[in-house]
Amino acid sequence: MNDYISENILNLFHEFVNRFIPTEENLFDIIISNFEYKKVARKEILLEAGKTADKIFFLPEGFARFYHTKKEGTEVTSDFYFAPGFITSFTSLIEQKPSIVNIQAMVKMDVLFIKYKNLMSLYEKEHKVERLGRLLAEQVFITSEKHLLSFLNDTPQERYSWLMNEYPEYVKNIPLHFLASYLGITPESLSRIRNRYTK
Amino acid sequence: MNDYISENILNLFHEFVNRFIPTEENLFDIIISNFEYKKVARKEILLEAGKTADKIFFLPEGFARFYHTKKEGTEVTSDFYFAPGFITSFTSLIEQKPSIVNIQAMVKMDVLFIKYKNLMSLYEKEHKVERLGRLLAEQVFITSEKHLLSFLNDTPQERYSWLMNEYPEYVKNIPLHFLASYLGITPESLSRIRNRYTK
DNA sequence: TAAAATCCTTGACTTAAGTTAAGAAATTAT
DNA sequence: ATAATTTCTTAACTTAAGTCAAGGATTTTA
Repeated sequence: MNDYISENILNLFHEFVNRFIPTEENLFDIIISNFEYKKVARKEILLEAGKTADKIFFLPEGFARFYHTKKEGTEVTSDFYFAPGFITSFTSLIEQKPSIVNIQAMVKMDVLFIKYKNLMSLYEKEHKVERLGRLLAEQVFITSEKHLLSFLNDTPQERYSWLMNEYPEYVKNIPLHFLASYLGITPESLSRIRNRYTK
Repeated sequence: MNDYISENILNLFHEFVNRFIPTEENLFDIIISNFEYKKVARKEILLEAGKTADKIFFLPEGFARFYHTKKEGTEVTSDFYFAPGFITSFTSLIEQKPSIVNIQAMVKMDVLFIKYKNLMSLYEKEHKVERLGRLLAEQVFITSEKHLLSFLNDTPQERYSWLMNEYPEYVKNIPLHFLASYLGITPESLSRIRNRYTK
């Protein structure tokens, strides 16, 4: 399956993993041999709400959106993730319960992925991979906590400027109504806030 | 230092750790030998904002509050934690940067703690402890995400009923103005919501 | 057990966000 | 290139939370 992974993607993957754990060639080969490759279209769903996450994706490039639908039918964007990095619904994967969120590719991209079972046996066999898992879990926690604190500390206006400072790529690349729900407000409110802002 | 740890506390600790990793006596002895013991008064600060977290506490019993102060001076409670479990500012500990939050004991209690350095070398030496670290990081993420989603999905009223369902102990044991800021609203609003609710 | 501190409620008023609706602008797909 | 879709803005009105202020209830502490 590796035959189809381009040199470029391989490098991005290796580099990313190396940020967290120094990998001798040997270990890296073991890791990569557990990953598969997939081409993904813009707007394609990587994980569908209701299904239990059974893989972790590595995005070498591009970005993805996490969203779910409320009872009333409104769609809520809970997160964005810009490459490079690993994504899945960690809650669904860890608890092995149906996912609340959908994960959607925002652009056409190539992804690698590892199946849950294989990840678990890698964790079992390779202490270093377990460490990678710990470090990644710590990172997603920190990101989630930042998002949470923006609700506890700031008004919607302030959250919008926080977002512009903390994640300028979001504001540049992402439709306003997705950002609005990420900030917990309506698109109309965000539009007004942005207006107040520029005057 | 272990001489002073009561049998009861030791059992609670062992039981908790066992939930995550099966520990043969041997490994448990290694783990416990890295922990120290401390008596804590009600309202005592376990970690002070501005200082970098250098330990993880284990609470065998009791509960703690996480809070910080905004520029304007208002105090925000971002989290509560009920024993048994491990607490610290994970963000501060992981990044080794000054903590934003204070951690305060809500009742008189006994705690165990391990120093950051010792934890790191345990991670290094013991694959199983690294796993424990991964599993705990995953848990704190899941908790944080739930809290976050309550802001994205629900109105303050709904967050209050969510809180009553999800964490009834909070509502029973915690002053209303702490709960209010945990929900991202003023005490006055929470008081009114609660009133609407019972009529 | 009395004084002090903390905690909770209520009222009057202000403000900002939600709702509904319509249309303009921009992007995407054929 | 044009139609279709998606995205964004604006306006009028409603609603719920914030603010300020005061007083009562409860808990803590000396």
